[in-house]
Amino acid sequence: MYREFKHLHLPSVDAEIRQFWEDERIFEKSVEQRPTENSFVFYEGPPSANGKPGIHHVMARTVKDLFCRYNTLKGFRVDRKGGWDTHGLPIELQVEKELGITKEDIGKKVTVEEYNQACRSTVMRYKDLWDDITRRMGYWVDLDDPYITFKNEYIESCWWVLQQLYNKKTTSGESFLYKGFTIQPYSPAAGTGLSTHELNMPGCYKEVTDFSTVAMFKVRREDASAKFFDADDEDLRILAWTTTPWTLPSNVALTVGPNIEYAKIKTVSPYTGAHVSVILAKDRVSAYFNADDENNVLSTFTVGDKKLPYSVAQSSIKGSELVGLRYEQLMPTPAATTPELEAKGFRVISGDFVTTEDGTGVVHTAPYFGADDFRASKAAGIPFIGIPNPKNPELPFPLVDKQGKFVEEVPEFGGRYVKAEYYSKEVTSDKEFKPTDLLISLRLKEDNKAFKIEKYKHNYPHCWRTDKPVLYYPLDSWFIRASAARERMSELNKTINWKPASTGTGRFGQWLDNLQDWNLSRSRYWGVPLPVWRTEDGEEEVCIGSVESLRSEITKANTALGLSQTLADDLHRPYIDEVILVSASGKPMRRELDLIDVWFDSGSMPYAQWHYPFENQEVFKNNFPANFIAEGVDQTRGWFYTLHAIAAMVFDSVAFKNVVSNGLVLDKEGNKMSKSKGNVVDPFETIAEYGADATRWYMMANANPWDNLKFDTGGIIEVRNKLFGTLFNTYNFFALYANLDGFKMDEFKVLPYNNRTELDRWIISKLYSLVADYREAMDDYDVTRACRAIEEFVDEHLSNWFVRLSRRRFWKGELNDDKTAAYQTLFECLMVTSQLMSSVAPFFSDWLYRNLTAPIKDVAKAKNTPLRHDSIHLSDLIVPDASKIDKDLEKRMAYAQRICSLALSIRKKEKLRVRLPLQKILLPVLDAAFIAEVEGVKDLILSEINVKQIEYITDATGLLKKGAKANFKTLGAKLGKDMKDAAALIANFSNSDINELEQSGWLKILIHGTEYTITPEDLVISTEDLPGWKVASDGELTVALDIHMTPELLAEGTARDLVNRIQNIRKDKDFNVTDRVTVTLERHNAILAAVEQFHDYIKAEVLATDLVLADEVEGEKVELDDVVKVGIEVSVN
RNA sequence: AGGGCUAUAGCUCAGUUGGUUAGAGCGCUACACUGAUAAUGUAGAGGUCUCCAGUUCAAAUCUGGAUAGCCCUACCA
Repeated sequence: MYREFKHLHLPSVDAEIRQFWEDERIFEKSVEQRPTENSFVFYEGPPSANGKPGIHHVMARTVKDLFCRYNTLKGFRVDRKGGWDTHGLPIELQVEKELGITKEDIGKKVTVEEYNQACRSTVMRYKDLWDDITRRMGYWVDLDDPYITFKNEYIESCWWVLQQLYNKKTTSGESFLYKGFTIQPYSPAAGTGLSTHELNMPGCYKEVTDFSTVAMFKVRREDASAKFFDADDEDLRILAWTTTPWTLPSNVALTVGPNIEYAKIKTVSPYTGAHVSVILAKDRVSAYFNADDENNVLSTFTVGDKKLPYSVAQSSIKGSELVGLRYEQLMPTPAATTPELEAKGFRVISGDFVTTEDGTGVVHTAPYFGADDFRASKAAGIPFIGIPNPKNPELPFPLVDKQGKFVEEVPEFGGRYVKAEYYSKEVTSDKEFKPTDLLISLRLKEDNKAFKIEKYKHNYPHCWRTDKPVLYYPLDSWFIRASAARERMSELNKTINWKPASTGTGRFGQWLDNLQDWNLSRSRYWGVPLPVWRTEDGEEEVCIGSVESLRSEITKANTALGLSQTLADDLHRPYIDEVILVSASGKPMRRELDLIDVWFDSGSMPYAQWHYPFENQEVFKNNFPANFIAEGVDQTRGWFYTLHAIAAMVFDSVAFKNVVSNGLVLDKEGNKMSKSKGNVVDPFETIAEYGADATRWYMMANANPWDNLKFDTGGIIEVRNKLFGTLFNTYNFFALYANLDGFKMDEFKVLPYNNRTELDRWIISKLYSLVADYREAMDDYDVTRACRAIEEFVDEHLSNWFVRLSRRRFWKGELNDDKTAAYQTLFECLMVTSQLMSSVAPFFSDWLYRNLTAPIKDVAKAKNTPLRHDSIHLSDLIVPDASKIDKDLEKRMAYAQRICSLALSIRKKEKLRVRLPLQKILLPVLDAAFIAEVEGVKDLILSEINVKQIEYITDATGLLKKGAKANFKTLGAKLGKDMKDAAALIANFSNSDINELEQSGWLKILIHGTEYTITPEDLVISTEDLPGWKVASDGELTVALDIHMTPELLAEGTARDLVNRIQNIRKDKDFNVTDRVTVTLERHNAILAAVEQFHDYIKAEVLATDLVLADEVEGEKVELDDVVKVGIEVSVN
């Protein structure tokens, strides 16, 4: 017996199947049964278990899961090792919050040991919740043996990868892992550098008002600059704008755009009235001068005047001409001045980042305090400015210290905080208080070095913890020389199949094209320690690539330095920091205190998850690179990048061949989900309410996964009702009648398709067309297309055409061949559908499969047939079978559907109910094949629309009125401008015009004096009307309905009405479908003819043994139509 | 600020290489149909395809620009 159900409750289906999977180890079996050498490699991007899973995780993991399942069905072995991301700032921040400490307290209030212990116990806090959601959503991933990034083995593999990079050299002999410094966001108030992540925390970028200053840099008169001077004593200045006047003492260069045009303007200094000539970008002149004042006499100016008289002295100086000009240092700090700086610095250099959107088109350049400045001056070979560093003359100490104060050596401003915000409130609330930026500006003004001082509003980053502005400051860092592999990475990227493609070419591709070195250092505590040990002078260093070599280095050091160190069980800080190694020359070496970027952890997972190369070399070989990965699009610069970068640099390979980046899950209105807005969707609740499958299906089918999803439970309900509800009903229908007939699928007695009806062969053809479409879409990682194809098949074709039209076959008569064919056809459709949908809807599909196969499972197992598998997820994906696809048949059926639809619309218009039979429909013949095609599906049409016969109308009858429309595609090319008029002409063609064209094969038309020859292909001809008939048309097909009524037809209609009413009564009274009944009808004039002529028909339809007429009937009166009410009584025998 | 993505009916989305009257589902209205249905059928209402300009005989579709939303990257002085 097939199981029958009252209602569909998807969460119960989930529970039943989940239990079955766990009891029978279905996931494990699905992997193990496939051969290791035929692997489809999937990498799990590790989630962090220190936060609760959200609905967006269901989205991302559905994408991962379904392609893994799909490829399992295709016969691949898809090992799915789970993983946990356990390091990183979010974890540290959470711990700090819970311990009530800040980073500064680490090592003071709590030891590093305690701190890291706290991190370790926090990272897996929500593991149980994660495991639970994983099971509930049906995400198959190996959670028993996941990789965990804090484990020693994992760290060791990371070290190995780092050592590979350390040992790898560029063509110019530079290591891929190096120590340098960069200009990084730094919070003097917190005393710490800030990560990009911290800078991107909400609210970090704030609109602030700073003093902006246009400073005047005095050009030296030399041979090179002579051409810009009109006179020897001319005071020539370059104008440069800054929003950070505190960086002016650190100025070493001015950057101009090589292709920007500059102008030299003769004017006066607004604050002193002194005559000066200034150079600035031509496009910016109007920002500082008013055209009305041009050529006014300079001597008319008095200080305080708003209007600046000026005249243009030179108007098209290319930026490149200015390069090399030397100028006098603006604000000298004698202690920082060196001969080298004097020789090489204080020059105009060139930079392509310069724009003329604001400022003067000249960028004041202070390399220690700006990333662009740093790059530009480095490229120009300009030394840094600062207090001499005896250890490293090339890297003097900045003029601003780590507290954010000018060093004492800076004249006038030494000891002052550079930003007002760094002072305490008491200081700043003093009325006399002036921010340093303002004081500097005033100083410049007084010294005739300022051109304009004003307030300026802009976005500036702030430290999330102290809320004070961030400085850009030179900090030591370890880098991976990613820029050296830029081209190779870009090349490899082109071989990756990105979904959507634009992420690969755009977002990711452009990122690669502008790749900078990867700053690896993090001044944190809980993470993978950088395995580099250095001597104090930095002269010697070693990069450790394995625990074993670390051990032997320790032994070496113990001997050389007389120590007795052992390696702790934990490779984290603080233990690792205590390890002292010995250099080749016998000096002690200490570990560089940095941790590495957590993204390096996760980017190393292809190797580290297997503890490669220390173990599992074979396994790794079979599992690299990945065939498929998937994560949110926000990972583009994160995991996608680090995977790619490491694989490219260390293995000269891609890390993944196909990648799906899914979009965000937003709330119903399109807002980002956030706790503060209270619009977060709880995945547990959603799945408990609607089931995992409906949720998963909705997320995949509603929109492409890479688009953002506006999450609306209404959409899940729609999926549940339309897809799962329909499929459930179809199954239930099958089970109900199969049980009544005692039908069981028999794989050894499958009726040949040739012997089945047109309708059977049609749905089989549709089914195998679906198989082909589905596989094509899935192979292209286009799950949305695949889902929509299934939806259409189930709803449109299977349920609302095949089953609807086949109902009689199932409940009429004995189990004969036709009935068996109907069962087998429906069975096959359900079976294949179950398999196709199993990737996205793993629970329901398995439930359906198991219900369908339960009655024959023992036989199937004994005889080893395709249905022997306990689970759909253990089966082999159905292969496309072109022999089962009959496109002509599909076309015929499409005709039938359209003809029925048109006929029904006429009935509707004429208020002729479908139970009332009509004599005939008339069909104008479209082409030679048309009659044969329609004849093939004639019976279906006649029964569906309850009409006795079809009559074909050809031209010869003269009844047709034809219409013609221009075929714009073919005619447009020929006619060009005359197209519009031609279309109008053709629309007015008469029957005879059209007939002439059809018969002779061509016709001449004249438009604006030009004659064109048109052929039948240039027209779309349709039959528009059959004058005198009730007609409906969809543009191509036309249907006319004969609505003449005869007594016979009326009686038959009434008989069918009676059958319907009696069936309703049966249903109301909850009779079994097989119950035999006695029917008593009230003797009423309206039904006499029907009962007389269709006595047997009625009896057969309603399973009545007796049908009698009586004057009085006990049952209630039933409405037959608006007027007639008849008493009907139905009783079980 | 830069880069990327998106913009089509009240809602969620289709719309192939430019080509006839821009489609579907949901929702709404009315009427049917039902011996599987949480269904279904028919009809109706609902669109300046975000805006502007250009290319073209012809633009939702191609080009340029603008606007809005989102993501990423950001001290562009």
